[in-house]
Amino acid sequence: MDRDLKTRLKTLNLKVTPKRLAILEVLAAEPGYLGPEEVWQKMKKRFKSIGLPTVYRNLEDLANGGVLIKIIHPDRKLYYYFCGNTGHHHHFICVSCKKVEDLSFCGADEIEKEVRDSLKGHVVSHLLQVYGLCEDCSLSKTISS
Amino acid sequence: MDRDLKTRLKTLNLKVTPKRLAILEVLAAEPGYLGPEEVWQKMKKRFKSIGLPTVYRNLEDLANGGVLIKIIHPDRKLYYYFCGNTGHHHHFICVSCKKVEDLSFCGADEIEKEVRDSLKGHVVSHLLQVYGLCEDCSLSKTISS
DNA sequence: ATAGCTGCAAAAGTTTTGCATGAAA
DNA sequence: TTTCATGCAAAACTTTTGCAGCTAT
Repeated sequence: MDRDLKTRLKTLNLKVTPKRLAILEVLAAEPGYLGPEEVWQKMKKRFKSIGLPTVYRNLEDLANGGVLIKIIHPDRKLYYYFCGNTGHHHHFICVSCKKVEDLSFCGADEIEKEVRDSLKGHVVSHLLQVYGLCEDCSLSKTISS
Repeated sequence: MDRDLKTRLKTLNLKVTPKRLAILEVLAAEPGYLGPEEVWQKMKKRFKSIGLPTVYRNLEDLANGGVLIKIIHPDRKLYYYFCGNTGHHHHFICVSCKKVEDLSFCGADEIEKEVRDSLKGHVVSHLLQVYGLCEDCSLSKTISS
């Protein structure tokens, strides 16, 4: 697995530094998404000295390389999560536990059709994010309320 | 129409001040969305003195009252648009001229079905934003490239 | 050797808060 | 008159940048 991560970094022409690899490992091991601050906290447990800007820069580079996906949360902060080899898809984000799950629904075809037919424009990209309660959080909400 | 806006403010237990009303009027007259800074610029043409915090506070209050809808743009800034009597819908945003157009496509039903059936969770809200080139910008891009 | 990383400190930019004054109900 | 709104200045926060020194290749 380390092997794979290193390979992915090399493919992107990013040097394999211990910190960069560690940032990637942390996110690869995370079921949901993390913000720069959270990643930094985890890094500080492993490296005696690591700067927050390093975390920001790496997250950005990794997201640009497609290894991570960057999402815009309604709190206006940045969050990133590890992107396996999955292609374009969208996410369900649990507003309670922050877990992220993949959705197969996309809607690209219908969107493209509407933009083409009624607006006479064309689509460059689209963003779909679904917020809700995951199974576990649905259950606990039901019990406690 | 002023009548309606005033009524909406009263319903929300918000006092009808000239500035609050003007902020609402500006957004009601806007086809797309505006950020606090843009709203402030427009306000400064109508009031000799108005503070940016006033704009922020009003936009927030109006959004909490459901008169405006607040969106988080990928640039991480806040934007608001007037929520007339149009129901839930999404937007096409021209990446070149920033024009916003309404989309009829939504996908809520399919999303809800997928979240219910495969994730066993439930949807609270969803965000769909489509970026592309509008008709006018498509044409000029075609000519110049 | 050289291109690319990192740390530190400082900057940038948006959004929020405190508080005294003024306006609406 | 009592509650809410506003202006101003300053704070709070997240994210970005500059630059000198260090590391991977």
